[in-house]
Amino acid sequence: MNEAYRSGCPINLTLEVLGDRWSLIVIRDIMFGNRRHFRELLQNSEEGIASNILADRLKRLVERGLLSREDDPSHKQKGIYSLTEMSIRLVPIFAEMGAWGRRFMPVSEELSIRAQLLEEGGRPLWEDFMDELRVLHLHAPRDPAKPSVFDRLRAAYLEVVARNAAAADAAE
Amino acid sequence: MNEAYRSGCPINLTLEVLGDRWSLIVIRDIMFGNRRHFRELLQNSEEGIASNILADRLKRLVERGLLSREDDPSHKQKGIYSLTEMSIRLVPIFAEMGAWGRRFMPVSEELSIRAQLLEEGGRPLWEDFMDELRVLHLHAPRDPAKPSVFDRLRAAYLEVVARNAAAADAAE
DNA sequence: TTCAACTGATTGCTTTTTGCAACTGGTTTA
DNA sequence: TAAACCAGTTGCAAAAAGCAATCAGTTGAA
Repeated sequence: MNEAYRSGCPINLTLEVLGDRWSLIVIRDIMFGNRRHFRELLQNSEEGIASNILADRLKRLVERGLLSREDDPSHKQKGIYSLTEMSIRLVPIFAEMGAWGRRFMPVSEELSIRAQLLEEGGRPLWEDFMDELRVLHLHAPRDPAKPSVFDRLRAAYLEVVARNAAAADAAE
Repeated sequence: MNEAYRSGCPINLTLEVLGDRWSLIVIRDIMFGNRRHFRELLQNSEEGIASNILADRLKRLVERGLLSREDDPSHKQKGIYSLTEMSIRLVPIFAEMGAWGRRFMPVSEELSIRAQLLEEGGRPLWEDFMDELRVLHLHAPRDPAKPSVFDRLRAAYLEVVARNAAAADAAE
């Protein structure tokens, strides 16, 4: 019953839900990596999240409405985690955080190419991306005319990875 | 050699610096409340920060370049904390967090009026506000023609406070 | 039918961080 | 000269994070 928040300030309340070192990482991997199962999130984790922390965060994010969980019909134990409207609307925050990190922190090229595209694309691109996430996660109808932002982000990322791998080979 | 960071992802790096429950609260109070001294930050804290946590965060934020500290010439013990370019550029993140919090969390009217103005003003207003913070915190030259965004945010906040106080009086 | 690999977690343990209240040593003001 | 003010610090308990090993049910191939 102690759903007592520290204050009614919108920034504080956002921080009370997302202000820890892992919640946004989990949402980021679901959003940009399209990782939907526990194992995918655990084993592909760039930052090496521990299984108990992941389990705790998934549970908490579902409780708070930032994720939903449904059973995977192909495997009785598998759950599929999806974004909700609440977490899809975090796209602008991710974009601004990515832009800030790119400007001030020692980012790697591979892991920041998507942030760069989001920054350059601006709000119109964010809106397209959010529409696409609604299709992917909320079973919203897809507009077949629109090219996929998700695929563009993915392609740009893979291109950088391939280019760097080729450069590394050539240098050997 | 300390492999300091978990990954080179810009979102992760931003989170490693700001991803806790107090860092952004401290910066918010300096930015929007213009609180520049330890006691001001401690005693006016809406969320009730503890003195040891405040001391630790101020120290850490100065070390990481998000705040600067100088001595107050009027009092030998007083320090003046100022924003840096790095923290001034958090304005878009604060604006987006405020917008998200207003949409999805149980915010109070008083504490969200400023977030509302920032959201409605959009990026042009954010740029004006950042210019103003540079004048206030980085000793940048002031453009006397520009009306102060800081004052507008402050006035809107005080107006809501006054209106609600009057309504409370009338109800007695 | 059996068994190895895979599924989403859980357990036990240690380290780190947070939260709280009291306290410190120095400074300014009345 | 005493009270109020200043920026913190200290000691301790509780909570959270981090790590490695483990769990029991499910699946698919031999």
